[in-house]
Amino acid sequence: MYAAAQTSFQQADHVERTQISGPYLVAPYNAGREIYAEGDLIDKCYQVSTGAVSVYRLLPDGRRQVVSFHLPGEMFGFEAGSNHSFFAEAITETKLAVFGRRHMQERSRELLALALTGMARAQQHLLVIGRQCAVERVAAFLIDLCERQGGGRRLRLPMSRQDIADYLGLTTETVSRVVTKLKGRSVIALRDARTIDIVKPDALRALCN
Amino acid sequence: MYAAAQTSFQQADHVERTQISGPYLVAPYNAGREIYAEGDLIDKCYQVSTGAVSVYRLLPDGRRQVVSFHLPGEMFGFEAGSNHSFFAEAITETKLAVFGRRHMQERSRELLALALTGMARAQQHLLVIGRQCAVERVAAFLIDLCERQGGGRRLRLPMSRQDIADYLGLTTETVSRVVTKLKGRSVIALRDARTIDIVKPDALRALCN
DNA sequence: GGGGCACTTTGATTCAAATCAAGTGCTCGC
DNA sequence: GCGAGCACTTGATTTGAATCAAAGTGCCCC
Repeated sequence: MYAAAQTSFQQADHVERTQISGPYLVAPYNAGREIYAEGDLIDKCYQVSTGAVSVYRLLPDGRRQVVSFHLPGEMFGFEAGSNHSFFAEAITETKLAVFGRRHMQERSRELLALALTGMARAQQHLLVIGRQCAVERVAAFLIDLCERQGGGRRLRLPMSRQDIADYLGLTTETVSRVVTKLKGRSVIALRDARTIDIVKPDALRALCN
Repeated sequence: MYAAAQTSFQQADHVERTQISGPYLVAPYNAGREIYAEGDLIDKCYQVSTGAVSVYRLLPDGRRQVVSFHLPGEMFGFEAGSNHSFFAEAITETKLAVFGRRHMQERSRELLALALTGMARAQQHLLVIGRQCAVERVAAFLIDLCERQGGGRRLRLPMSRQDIADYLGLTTETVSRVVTKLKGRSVIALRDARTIDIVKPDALRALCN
C-alpha cells in the first residue's frame, strides 16, 4: 500500500513548515496515486509540500463523496480510531512530508487544533451541501479555494470537474453548467478549464447566499 | 446569554461520567432554550446528562443546517478558534454537565479524541447528505440514533420532523413521506410520531447501502 | 502531424424532492 | 370536556438537478 512512498523517501530540507516542525521525510506521489485506503492502519500523518490531495469515501455502488481537498502547507491523515475510514489520493503530481506515529504523539496539542479546524471545515461544508443550491455551492467552493491559495484573483484548480462535483454533491454536468453561467455573467473568466480569473469577487461572494 | 444556566447551577454528584472526569456543575435547560449562539466566546464545554441538544448553523435567509444532535453521555461545545461558529439549543427538557476552560486545558488529550470523533461524524454525515437519496438518509439517521440509544428495537425521537429535516438536508414533508413509506413496508412501526419500533432492522440497514 | 483518449461542455428529457395547499390529530390550557 | 394551536401527514404541482446523449477541446504518444 505504501510501497511507492517507502521506496522513494528522501531527506528534504526545503519544505515549508507551517503547522508542525520536527524531523520528517518527503515522498513524491504521481497524479492519481493512492496515499492510504479505507481500512489501512493509521500510523502516519502528512503535510502537502507541493500538489494537491483529495480525501474521500465510497458507497458500495460507486457513489463518491470527497470530504476534503488539501493544498500545500495543509495537514491531513489523522482520524479517529486506529484505521482509516477514508481514502486519500494525490490529485496531481504531489510531494508529501510524512510524519510518524511518535511525532503525532509528541505533537498532540497542535493535532487538537488541526482536528478542531477539520471538524469546523466539515461542518461548514455540511451547511453548503445540505442547504445551498448548485450556484451557491460552486461559488462557495471557488471562494474557499481562492482564499486558501492566498486570495489573489487568479485561481488554479488542481482537481477535475468530477472531483469538484463529488466534493459538492453535484454532477460534472451541473458543475460545468454553473461555471458556464458564472462566465456568462462575467463573474469569472476562464483562461482554460483549470484556470479561473475572479472578475467580480464581490458578486461571487454575494452568490454564496 | 448564559443567564439561565448561571443562576441555576447546582452541585451534582449523580451524573454519569463517560468521557471526562473532574469537578463540574449541572445546569437545567428548558426545551428550546439556547445554550450558546454564533459569536459567543468559547469558555465552556458540555456533556448531556439527560435530554437532547442540537447544534446548528443558519444562513441569512433562515435556511438551517443541524450539524449534530447530542444524546445523554455525549460531549459538545468545543470548536476551533475562540468564538462559536454555531448555535446550540436544548431540544427537550435537558440537563447539562458544564466544564470550564481550565478543565478543557487539563483534558486536552481526551478532547483530541472527541474532536477526531466529531470530525469523523461530520464527514460521514457529508457522505449521507451529499450522495444519498431521501430514503437512505432517513434510514441512516434512524440506525445511527438507535445505536446511540443502546441498540434496542424501540427508538425515541427527542427532535421534531423539522429538526430531522434540517439535519438531513430535506423538508419536513419529505421526512414524513419517507417515514410513511417505511411504515407501509413494515420496516418500522410508529407507536406515536416520536416513538418508532424497528420491525426489520436488516431491511433498514440494507436501505443505507 | 495525426489518431486516440480523457476531460469538458452543451442539449434534451426525466425524476426526486421542494413547494404549495389542505387536512388530521394530539396536547395543553381553560 | 372543549377549543386553540402546533406538529405531523397527505395530496397536487413545480422545479432544480440528474440522467442520457452527443459534441467539442486539448493532450499525449506514436
